[in-house]
Amino acid sequence: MELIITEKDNAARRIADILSGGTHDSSRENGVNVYEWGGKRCVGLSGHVVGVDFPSEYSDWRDVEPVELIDAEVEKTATKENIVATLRILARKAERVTIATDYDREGELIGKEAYEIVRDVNEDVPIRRVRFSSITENEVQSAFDEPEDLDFDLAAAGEARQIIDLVWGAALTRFLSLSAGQLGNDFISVGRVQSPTLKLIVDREREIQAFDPETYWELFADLTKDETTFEAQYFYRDEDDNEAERVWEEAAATEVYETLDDSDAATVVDVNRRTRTDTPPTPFNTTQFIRAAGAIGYSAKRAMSIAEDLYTAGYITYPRTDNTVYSDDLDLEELLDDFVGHPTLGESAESLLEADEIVATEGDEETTDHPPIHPTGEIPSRGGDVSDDEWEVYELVVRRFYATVAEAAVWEHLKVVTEVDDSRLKSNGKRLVEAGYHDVYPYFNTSENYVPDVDEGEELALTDVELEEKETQPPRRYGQSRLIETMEDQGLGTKSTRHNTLEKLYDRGYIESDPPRPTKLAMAVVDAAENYADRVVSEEMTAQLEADMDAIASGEASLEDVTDESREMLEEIFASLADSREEIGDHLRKSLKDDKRLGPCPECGEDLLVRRSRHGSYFVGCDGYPDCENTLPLPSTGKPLILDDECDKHGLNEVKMLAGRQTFVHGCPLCKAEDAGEGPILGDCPDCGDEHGGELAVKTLQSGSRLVGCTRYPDCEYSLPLPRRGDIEVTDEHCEEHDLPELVVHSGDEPWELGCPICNYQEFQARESESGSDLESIDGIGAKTVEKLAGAGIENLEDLTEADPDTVAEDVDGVSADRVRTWQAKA
DNA sequence: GCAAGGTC
Repeated sequence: MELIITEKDNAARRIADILSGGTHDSSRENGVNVYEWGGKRCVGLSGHVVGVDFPSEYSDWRDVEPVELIDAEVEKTATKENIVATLRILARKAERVTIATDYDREGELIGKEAYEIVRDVNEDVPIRRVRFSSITENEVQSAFDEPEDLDFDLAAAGEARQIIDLVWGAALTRFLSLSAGQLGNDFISVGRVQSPTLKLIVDREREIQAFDPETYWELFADLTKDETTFEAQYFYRDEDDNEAERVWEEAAATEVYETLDDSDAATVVDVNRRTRTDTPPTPFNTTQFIRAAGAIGYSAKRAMSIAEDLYTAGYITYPRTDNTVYSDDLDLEELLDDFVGHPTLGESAESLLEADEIVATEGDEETTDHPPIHPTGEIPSRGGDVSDDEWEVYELVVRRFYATVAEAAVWEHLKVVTEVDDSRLKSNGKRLVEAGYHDVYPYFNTSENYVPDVDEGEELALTDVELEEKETQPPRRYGQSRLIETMEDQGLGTKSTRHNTLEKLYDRGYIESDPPRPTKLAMAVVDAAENYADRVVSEEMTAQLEADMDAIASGEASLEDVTDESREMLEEIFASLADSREEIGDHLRKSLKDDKRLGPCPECGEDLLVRRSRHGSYFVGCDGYPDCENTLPLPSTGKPLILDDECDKHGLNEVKMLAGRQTFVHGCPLCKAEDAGEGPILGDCPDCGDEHGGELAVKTLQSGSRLVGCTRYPDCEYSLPLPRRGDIEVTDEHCEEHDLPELVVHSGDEPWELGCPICNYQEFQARESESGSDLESIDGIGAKTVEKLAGAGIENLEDLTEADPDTVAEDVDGVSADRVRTWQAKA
């Protein structure tokens, strides 16, 4: 029996398809798919099935000095036990083993991990390695016709990286966490990839903070020819003889303004016309895909998660790739043919097929890992197989493929320079004369700017001269996709990990919002690293590691050479850290507090801080606790973000509640608390009004939620629900049946007529019992849970499947992220 | 409870 091992199940199935001509059987053992035909079995791993870690005696952070980790042994242990077990069973019976993991460095290491598992149970079986960069009939067949050997040096290069990353990451993470006393879930992490990435964000923030705006002036005017008016901008030649538009002295700007304003005509002194070829974009690698998806509103995380789903379902190729050159095996025409006749994607494909010859663009990176991301030709049905979001991303991938085989576009640029005395104005026109690839790829801006045909010497009417005072702007924060591109440029992370690294920075409390902003903690961590362990926040560490890995792969250095040297460098860092533990810890602790500070406590003058209760909900508490017990409530939906805006009345920072699509600005918690409490009386309580004189009032609870309740609470628990947000207006109209005033909720643009609160509640109950929530169709979700999920903005199955399990777990008491994942799987 | 790299 021959055993073939691939990196993932998907690859195993497709290779089995190709080698068996589609005749293979499949079975499931230990939760692992095994494909079998004519004396062969093929099984897929799930990436790495073993990982590196320290022996268990190092696992207690308080009992081990971080520096001890540097020379600690590093062990390999199974991380996917079921897969390892299955592999052992299959390997015992194998007469030959073929390793067919991905064709890149990490694939070689994963292959070696499989090799060692096989060898452990079968000493003599021949083990060979096949390499192919796309799973096509041609490539796979020829790879299996000419098998090679595993490259142990290349695998060792990967192992060196694993060891260095673990030792540096763990030792420094523990050092910072211990020095600041952050030992629970809120440890302070450091790593070869995350820390330089964080430094990018922090450095930009420092530039923004240090930025000193400068005032300048720009001048504009309207020109008219034959009743067509177009805009012109004043420019001059600076000392380097470059064209400049910004005037830095007000007097100079005013002088030009007066010259222009006094004149009612300008003379054309130069007309420059040129055509520019706008070449189609290159095939998608992961980074460029994330960037394009970002431009249509998808976060890096969401874009990758959708791409993974589309890949697993067979609609697009593997989404984690560095390659920007299609394989020779890809038949472009055949792939276009698959879309002919499709209601929305067909027309473009048909027009592309009319070309005499179909040639694709190529990017700079031609790698062996996987093909560029492109559609497979299997087309999902919108709304059936895929959601609207998934369809939008799928269409992007299809249209990007179209663009790569489309014609270039042609622009015509027309620059007209006019003159008034010595002052010059310019007008830049552009027109798309050949739309080319833009016809099939409508994601780029193709707006035109019309400037009419004019001749040199012609006089044009000059009107509406404007002098605009402006300020230079600080550099812009990195957006997520720009960060991922910069990481790629600097060699930080890989195609598979860059977007995860950003998520990690969010989870660790280092960045907030989008575009990401660093927290005070992040600034302090980068500060500390710059002062004592500069290497770990510099992209140099990765560059050096890459060079060392190349040396190992080529046999010029050994794994021990490289890891020993790295350990020595870390020893030196720890020697310099030893004396500064206190100082670093103080700075980190202070920054952690700064991230939570709202402003002075009105009762004692200490700081009011955002805190988390034992149940996980957020509230505002005083740093003077237990001497000062002042607290303020925060809404129960979302995670609080402290804004820069301060409330005029109390000098406290305003708070925004981050909850995905439900995100809203809560404002100053003290103002909110003052407005809260018992609102207007609406009328008699239907339960106890006659007997005890209870009345109904609008109430706001500590949690921030609101209701109509009885003034005799807790003796009378009668209550009716109210929406969480919006101002509630009590009108003069009364409900005839219940004799209560009609209510109107003002939130967003449209006021919402809620009506009599009793009628409203009855209607709500009627609706609920009629439809029920489709969430209840899932085992394990009852009416109580439906109610709790609704509080987090999850009202139906669609919301649930799209929700981020970790966020839900944070927002909903008593619900873990794993439980949410189980529901999602069922949904 | 550490990292980064695979994959789901």
